Amino acid sequence: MNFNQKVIVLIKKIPKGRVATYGQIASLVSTPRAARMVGGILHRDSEKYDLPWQRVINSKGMISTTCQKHSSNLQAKLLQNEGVKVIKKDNNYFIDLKKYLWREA
DNA sequence: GAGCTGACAATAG
DNA sequence: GCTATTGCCAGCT
Repeated sequence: MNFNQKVIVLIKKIPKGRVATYGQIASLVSTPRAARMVGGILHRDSEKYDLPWQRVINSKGMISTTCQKHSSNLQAKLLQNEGVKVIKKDNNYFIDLKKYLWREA
C-alpha cells in the first residue's frame, strides 16, 4: 500500500467528535516527518476520497489551512457541528487537543 | 525529465 | 522557550 493510501485509510478512521494531528497520522504510517504529505493529500484528495479533512489539524491544535475552499472558518464550523469545541483567537481557530485529540483505535 | 512547492513536525542551536 | 534548518513524497509547472 502506498503512503498516500495509508494516510487516507487512517484519516477515514478518525471518529466523529475527535481530531488528529498531521504528525500523528504521519507517525501511524511509520513516517514521522512526513506531516507535510498528509496535508498535501488532504488538499488533493479530500473530496475524491470523501475524507473528513476537518478532523486533521497541526500539532499545536491550530487550524492552519491555507486552502480557501477548505477555509478555517468552514473547518471550525464542521468541527463544532460534531461537538468539538473550537476556540477562535486572533482570526485563527484552536482546538483543545487534551480533550479532543484522537487516540488511535 | 528535472526542479519546485506544499493543510507540518522534529531536531539542533 | 523560541528561532532556524532539515526531512518527507507526490503532484505540478
